[in-house]
Amino acid sequence: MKKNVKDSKKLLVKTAILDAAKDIVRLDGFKSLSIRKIADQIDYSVGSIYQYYKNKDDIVKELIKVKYKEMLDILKNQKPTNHLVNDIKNKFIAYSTFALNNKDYYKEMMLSKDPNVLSMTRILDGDPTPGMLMLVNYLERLNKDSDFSINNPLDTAKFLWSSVFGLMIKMMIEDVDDMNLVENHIDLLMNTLKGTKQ
Amino acid sequence: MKKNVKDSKKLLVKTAILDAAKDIVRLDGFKSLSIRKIADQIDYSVGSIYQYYKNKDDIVKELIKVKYKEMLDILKNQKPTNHLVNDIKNKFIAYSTFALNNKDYYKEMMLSKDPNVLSMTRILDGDPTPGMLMLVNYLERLNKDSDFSINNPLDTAKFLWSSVFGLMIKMMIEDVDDMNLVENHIDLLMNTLKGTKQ
Amino acid sequence: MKKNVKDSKKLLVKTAILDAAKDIVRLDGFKSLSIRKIADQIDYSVGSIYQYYKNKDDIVKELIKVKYKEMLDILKNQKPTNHLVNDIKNKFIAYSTFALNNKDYYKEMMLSKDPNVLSMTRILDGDPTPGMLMLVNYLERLNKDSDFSINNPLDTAKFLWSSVFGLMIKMMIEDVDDMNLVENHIDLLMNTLKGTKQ
Amino acid sequence: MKKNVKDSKKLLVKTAILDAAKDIVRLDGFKSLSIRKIADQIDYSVGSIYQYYKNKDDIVKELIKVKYKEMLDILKNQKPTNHLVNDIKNKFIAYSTFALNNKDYYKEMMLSKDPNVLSMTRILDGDPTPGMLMLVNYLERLNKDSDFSINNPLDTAKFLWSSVFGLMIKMMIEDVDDMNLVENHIDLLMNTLKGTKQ
DNA sequence: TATGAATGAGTGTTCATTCAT
DNA sequence: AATGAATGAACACTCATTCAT
Repeated sequence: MKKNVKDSKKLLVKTAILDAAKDIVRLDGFKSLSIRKIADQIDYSVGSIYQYYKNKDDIVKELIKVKYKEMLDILKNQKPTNHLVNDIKNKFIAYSTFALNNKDYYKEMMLSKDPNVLSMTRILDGDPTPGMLMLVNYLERLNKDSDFSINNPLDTAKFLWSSVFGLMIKMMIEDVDDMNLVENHIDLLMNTLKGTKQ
Repeated sequence: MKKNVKDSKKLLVKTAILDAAKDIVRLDGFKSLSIRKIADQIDYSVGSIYQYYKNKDDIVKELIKVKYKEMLDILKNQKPTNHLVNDIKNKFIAYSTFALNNKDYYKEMMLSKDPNVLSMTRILDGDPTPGMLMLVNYLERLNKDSDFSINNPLDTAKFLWSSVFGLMIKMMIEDVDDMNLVENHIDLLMNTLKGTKQ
Repeated sequence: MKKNVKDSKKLLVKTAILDAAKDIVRLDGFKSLSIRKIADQIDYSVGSIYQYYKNKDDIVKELIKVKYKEMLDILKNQKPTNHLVNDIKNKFIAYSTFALNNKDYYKEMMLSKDPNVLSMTRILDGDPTPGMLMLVNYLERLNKDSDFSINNPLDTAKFLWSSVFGLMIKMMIEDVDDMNLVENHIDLLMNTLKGTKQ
Repeated sequence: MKKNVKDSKKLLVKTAILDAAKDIVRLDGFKSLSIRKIADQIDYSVGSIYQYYKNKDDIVKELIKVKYKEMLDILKNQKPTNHLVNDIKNKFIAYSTFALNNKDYYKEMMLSKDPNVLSMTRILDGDPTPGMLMLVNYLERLNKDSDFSINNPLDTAKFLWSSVFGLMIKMMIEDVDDMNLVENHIDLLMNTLKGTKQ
């Protein structure tokens, strides 16, 4: 079908735009991303970019979406051990590692107030996002299977995520890369869970 | 004295500039703050602003400094009870309340990578700031006086601050204002301290 | 071809920009040249100028380059007689005439410390420029064919060029236009060459 | 007399202003000289400067005048030998050395089109300046006392000065400091004088 | 579909000069 | 005599977006 050909061509260009944008962000950060630079990079005109994306913001959002999916995949594909607490720790470690390897994106993503972005990154408000659900699920299983007792898994998940998020951002702001900080933080968090039992 | 008159007039204008800046920030956020807008607001010429502040950055930093001092004062003036844990909780509650009442400033301040700002807001790196020291001091007293046992007060302080910071930012990003979230978060954090004892 | 049409339109605008710049320079000198003035003159927006030239410096350099080429052409196309000394004199006269007809440019060009400009206008330092080589070549031929004897043609060329350059600048500064001065200067210079023979 | 006291105080401040200006020029060049910087340096207000000098230009001119006098003194105080040609050479060497030690001033002075400045630095036009007269005088004596024959001492002086001037400026523009260039240039010039004899 | 010229509104900053006090 | 606040006119440069072709 002709339509498919067209569609796939369109997809090709959109991908090229996104790739160029990624490059620019990787090299110079989000603040330096501009439509002109993207156009230059893929040898297209400025105007053409607007044929594929409504505006700059759309590109940024798409960029974030892609990164977010990468992150989610990493969390999902974490191999489970037969020790739930370790599994949770591992997830947080993997999450933190990814965040620290993608500082610009992480900051842009997690600090964005755009509704579309928030629909992915929300922690405290609205329906739980996939990332939240994953953790809630773990906490519920923890409740059943072990000597932990978590009164409100959703609230606890909010607590855990926002706490780890805080560490990530602070590490980025202060240009600190020490994974020991991460491990210590997560260990202390895990203690919290124990403590909630009666 | 003439000098005093002049000085106080100068202070007046500096305050007017700062107030205008505050207004703009309140209405449109830090990103929209510009020298021109400040000048327009107080019916001054652009050049005049530079008679009072070296450059835009100076204004921004002053804005932040003032807010930071306000915050520190609130923390300091918190009346102690005879219950250390409650005192710590109260400090965190006061801190959070202030943060949520000054969202733009809090974000700008805590997310700034400017060395001058970081010298006030640092948590993880370098010499402990006054805010950090205050908490460390509490944790050390907690260690002695009660049935808590905190192996490394400085590390624990880092953990606590970055965790609360994370909640604050997340609440701001998601436009959530529920103080229950804050209380719950802090309660869970306090559990951590207990748990570290053996 | 469409492309040619576009290209020629682009060239047209670039030329218009350059022409406007030339006008401004002619009327008020290089110091008063500004992007705004250029834009106003051709009824374009400031931003548009930047579509054609990367920055102000690029425009200035282009202006200079063009003039420099004109000058070089004049030197090259000077018809040789069968008298070498006269040929050299003629070149210097032609050079001086051009300089005096393009005072602003000559000054801007010859007094610029910009590396790009210096690569054209250098006399004393680095690899000899085309203008220098031309003169050196003449001096070498003079050495062979006549009763002149020039020990070091390159050094002599430096001497001659910088001397004529000095006269040009002085004439411009003092608003003097008398070609007799030029002729006298060049005549005296030519005596130097004779004198170097033993 | 009261008046004298006042006058001498006024002179004191004027000198202080000039000294500050000199400092700034020495450190950052003429382009960076500003009224504000001068005022700051002598702990005066901006407005006060205008009580002593009509405007910035006046200060610049005064600065140049002072330097010019220094230069003239150096030329005057050059000890004569019993060899006129050597004396002239020595003067040019001294002049060049001074110029190269005061590049900023030399350029500013010699490239200024201000009538007041030109009254000191003129070479080609109008009544001969002291510097010109000095050289003319030498050339006339050379004419009498030796085997040189200079048809028109004034024209020859113009030729010599403008030629040396050209070398100076070129050396400054190209950041060349080699005194051999200067000596060679002057030697070649001296040959000119010989050659003018018949 | 693709172009890219053009815009318009903006940014921070500088500086000589004036003038009321 | 001295102040210094205030001005006004500049300056180069950026960038997302639009739209006629």
